[in-house]
Amino acid sequence: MAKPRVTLKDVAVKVGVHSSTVSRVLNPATKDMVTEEIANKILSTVADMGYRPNAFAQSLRTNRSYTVGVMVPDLTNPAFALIIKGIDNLLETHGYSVIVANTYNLEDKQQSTLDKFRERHVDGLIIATAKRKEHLISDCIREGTPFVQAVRTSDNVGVCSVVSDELTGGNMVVSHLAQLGHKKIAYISGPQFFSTGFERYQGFLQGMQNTGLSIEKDLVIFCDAFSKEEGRNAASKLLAFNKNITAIYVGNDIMALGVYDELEARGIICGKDISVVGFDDMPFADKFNPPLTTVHTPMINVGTEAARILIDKINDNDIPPRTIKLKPDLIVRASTGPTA
Amino acid sequence: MAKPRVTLKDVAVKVGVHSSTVSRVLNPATKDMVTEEIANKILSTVADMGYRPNAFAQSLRTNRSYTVGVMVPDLTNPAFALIIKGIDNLLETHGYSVIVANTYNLEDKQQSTLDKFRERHVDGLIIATAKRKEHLISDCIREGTPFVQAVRTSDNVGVCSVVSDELTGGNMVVSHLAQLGHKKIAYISGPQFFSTGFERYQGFLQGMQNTGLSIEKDLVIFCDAFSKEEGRNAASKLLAFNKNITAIYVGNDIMALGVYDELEARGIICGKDISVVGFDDMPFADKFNPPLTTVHTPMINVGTEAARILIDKINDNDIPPRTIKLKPDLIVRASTGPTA
DNA sequence: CTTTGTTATGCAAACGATTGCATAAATTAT
DNA sequence: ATAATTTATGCAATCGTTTGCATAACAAAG
Repeated sequence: MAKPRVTLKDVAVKVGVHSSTVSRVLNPATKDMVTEEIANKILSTVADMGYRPNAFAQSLRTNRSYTVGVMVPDLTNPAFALIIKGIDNLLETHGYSVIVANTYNLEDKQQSTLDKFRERHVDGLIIATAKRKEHLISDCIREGTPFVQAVRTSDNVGVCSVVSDELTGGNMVVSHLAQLGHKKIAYISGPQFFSTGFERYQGFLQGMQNTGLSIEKDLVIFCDAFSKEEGRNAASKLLAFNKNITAIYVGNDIMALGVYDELEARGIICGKDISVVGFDDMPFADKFNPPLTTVHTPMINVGTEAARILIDKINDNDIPPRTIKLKPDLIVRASTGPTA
Repeated sequence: MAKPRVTLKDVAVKVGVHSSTVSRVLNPATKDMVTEEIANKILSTVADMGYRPNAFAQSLRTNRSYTVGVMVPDLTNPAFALIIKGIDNLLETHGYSVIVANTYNLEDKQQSTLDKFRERHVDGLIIATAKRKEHLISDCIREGTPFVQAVRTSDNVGVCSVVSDELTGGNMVVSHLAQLGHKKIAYISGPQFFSTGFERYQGFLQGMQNTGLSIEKDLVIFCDAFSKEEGRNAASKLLAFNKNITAIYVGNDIMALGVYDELEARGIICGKDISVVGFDDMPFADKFNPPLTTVHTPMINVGTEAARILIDKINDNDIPPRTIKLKPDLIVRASTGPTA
């Protein structure tokens, strides 16, 4: 910024008071310490001169930055864009700014991001990148950094998190498929080192048990990443040695798109020959070919709830830990249909 | 952050020197002012004690925040998520952090965001929200705030910007449609107060002229927003009074999705009965039903290039203005086909 | 052996706010 | 009218750096 900035002292001099008086007027907590008449005069010259507090000076003095750091794997993934939006929407009403960083699931990127955030003295962190074993989380606990986990959680106990209720989601999917007559249900799982991958898999198992279906080991494939490529590879393996699968439940929507590709390559009609279900209900999932049956969790709410908790933790890091599991909905679309 | 932080003075005391000496060692520009032996001792205790500079104090003193503000309409829109990613990728290698704000195309949200950015003393701005007449831009020029416009530009002259070459894009689309035998080509335009809406429309006009096709006034509809709803409404109007359109060129992909909806509702087969072309090649456009023919611009490059220029402007705001128009590609998919 | 010149380090004043403490002024009680 | 109390404002230290200037130490030159 180029123009010379107006400081507290500048307005103080103009009004003929001391800068501390101006400071008090501007601070809601102390503004009624000063005579109303003077306060008004100050307020109007503040407006006249276009005074804006210097955030650095404030933060240096108060040790509060009104800044929070958000760590996501990749903000290009619509799910994470949504949670950031939720976070931002809530935090900005409280005067916080958000610094975003992509970590691409890279260990050292995570660490350097944390360092960066610390250097910038963020008041708190929202972490959407955690693995189940995550020393980053232990680090934050040890250092007393206020944080909350979103979307993904670690195995650490006593920490705050906001996630989707993956187990319930899995149950809903399986019971939907069972109702359509499916028995040979394959599962393509996301990585087990992410809580999402793990819990969704547990949800699948639980769903199968609840509906009395038997789980065949060959019909479960574990992937190393939630990517389209991994999804496609898994589908390819699955279809190579098993001819009578009627449904494939996939760990998330992006992987499901990989499954779509493989089905198309093999001339298998999705929703008719084989039903496919995803997870996340990412934007435009209703526009895919065919529209994808999937589990919807309001990601924007994951963001706002996480932000809400974080604010409480910033004000007192020792509040009892809160974990929220948002109830998901099953969105039935054309990618699932009855068995022939 | 909770733990007591290590300051310059702390390490100075431990080493037995003055804090200014430590400061000098840590600053590349001044580090050879101090004896190597002492410097090494300082460096190692800095590491030992885990000293991290206080960004506020630094910024307060140097008046540099190593922070830039990015204004986008909505980071949930994949195009903007991509440019942010590009910006972040480049800036972080230069030690900058990015503060993102959504403005939802709201005038007062834009203004308050600018205020917020100024308060936080961002070193510069990347603005992806500009209208063609944008007093925000005039404001930044007047105040001497380093900034660059991305994706959208304003009519102001002498400012830096990075955009897609919309005109060329339009030409490519029309010539592609003409080649397929289309003559009755309708155009659904985005808002004319955005450079994107305006330039793309000009591209359409130019393309029609270049291919010798005549433009019918009724076949052009102007929308108030780049939204699915507006796209659908426009398509509805278009189809209501005109039975022999064979192709619809739409101002962006999201509006094109609205057109898809309307076609489907009327039982018109997209890509066969009527061809549809979008603009942006948003993620998953290849997964739509049918896959969408559209104009691709590498949005991530828009971000990195804008960031590159911004860094130069931060270092010297009076560099000659640079405007980059990235060449787009036409991506032909199944939503366009030959006329019957 | 003084004088000049380097060089490495320390000193202290910023940067712009906040805030406990002191004090002057105004109010109330005695 | 005087003492006691409240109230409004000013003073000055502080947050953690950076940086121009002063100075001590030492080397080189006369």
